[in-house]
Amino acid sequence: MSRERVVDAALEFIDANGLPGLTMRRLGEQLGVEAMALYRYIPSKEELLDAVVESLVAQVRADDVVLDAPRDGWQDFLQRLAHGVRRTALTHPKAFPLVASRPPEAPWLRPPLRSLDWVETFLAGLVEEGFTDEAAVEAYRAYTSFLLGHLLLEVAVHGADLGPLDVLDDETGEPGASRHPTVSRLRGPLSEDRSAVEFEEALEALLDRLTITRNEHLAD
Amino acid sequence: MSRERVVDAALEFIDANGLPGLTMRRLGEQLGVEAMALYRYIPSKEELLDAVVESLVAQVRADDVVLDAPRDGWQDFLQRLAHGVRRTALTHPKAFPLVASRPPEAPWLRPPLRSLDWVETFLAGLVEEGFTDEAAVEAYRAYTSFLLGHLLLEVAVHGADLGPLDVLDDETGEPGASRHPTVSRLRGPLSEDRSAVEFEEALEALLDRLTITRNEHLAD
DNA sequence: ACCTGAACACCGTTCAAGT
DNA sequence: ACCTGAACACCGTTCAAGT
Repeated sequence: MSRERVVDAALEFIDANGLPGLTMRRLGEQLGVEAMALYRYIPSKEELLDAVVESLVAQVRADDVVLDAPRDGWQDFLQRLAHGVRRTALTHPKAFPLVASRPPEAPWLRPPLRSLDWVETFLAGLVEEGFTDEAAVEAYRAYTSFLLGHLLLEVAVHGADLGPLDVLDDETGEPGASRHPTVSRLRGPLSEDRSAVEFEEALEALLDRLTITRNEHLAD
Repeated sequence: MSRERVVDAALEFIDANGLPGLTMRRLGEQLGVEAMALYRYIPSKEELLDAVVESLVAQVRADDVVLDAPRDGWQDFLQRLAHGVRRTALTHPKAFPLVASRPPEAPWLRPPLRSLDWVETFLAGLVEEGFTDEAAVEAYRAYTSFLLGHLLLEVAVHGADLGPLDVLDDETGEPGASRHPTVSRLRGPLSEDRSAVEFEEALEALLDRLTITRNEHLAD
């Protein structure tokens, strides 16, 4: 038994049973131990959830595609990072929303992301690639809100935080053509999952925007 | 006592004490009644939270600036809608994340937002303004992920879901210049709150993108 | 050193009983 | 018709006691 084993088990448990299902007592059971034993390794459930988020961040860094620093330019760097985060989000759809909902490590940071390591990698990479300080900060903000928005929605599609086996009520899902005629008529296209393509397109559009602001800042 | 009074009290309670603090027993207390009495008006806590989300959506619609249908073109329509949602999000920063975390009303919808009424208003408005079905659906996706990403981060800045009075630990907030030199150096610009300007800029950029895809779809 | 049993203060929710 | 008391099955967490 170890802290790492507890955190890993927690992530597995969330993947399998959803966030609301996670309980110290049930987690203990899965590890063949009483709940009270877990407190040897983590001080509280809150800190356990923080540790799960850390473990997700570490997983992004361990991704082959992600680089610690730019190699083929900042656009390539940000592309790899975005795809790395996306891959982790899709691997752990039920745990990923934690990244957005845990209280931040550095409250003065706008926006206050959890992982300072991640922010450091991001900013240092861009500055290294010739971004001014202001352009790097602006890029950080645009990039994080883009990633968060896309991935939270995409992850919700993959059955995010419905509980364990919430029977999906197909009746309620039926539009009721009278109240929502347009939704009803567009049901075909609306139920298509185009998230991969849209992610690419939006990322491309964002990088274009960043190129412009980068050059504006350099010109000053 | 009435369902409406219970839902309103729940929203007030979340605004004041944070989402984790909301308890049937404490909510009852605030209403001068035992927790069990609430079950006359709502079937469960889960449905109470759904009702809170509905109430937030209703608040957006009641906003003076928001229109039920386009009047001065679709760009004006989407601008008003975005600002209406933002205003509600900033008025209820601790409750707003519920909008993104409740299980969806229509699971087949990609992405599966909670309020079908909202989706209907959005799509019907754009189609009325000459969007093809496909362009309207694409716009729906780009627009929702933009709004969600921006507002969740902005709302997190305004002290979203820290519990009631989590003493903010300024020490932990200190960068520790050694581990995060860039974050530390950029602390000034990073702690400035520029969310309002950035919201405008990103919204503008999105509307430009939508104009392009709209015209592409019309040309087909 | 590591785990457990019992206990405490809380949850959401049900239901018979009170007014 | 509306609320309450008591109860049930759960929580997170502490701590003395066991091995």
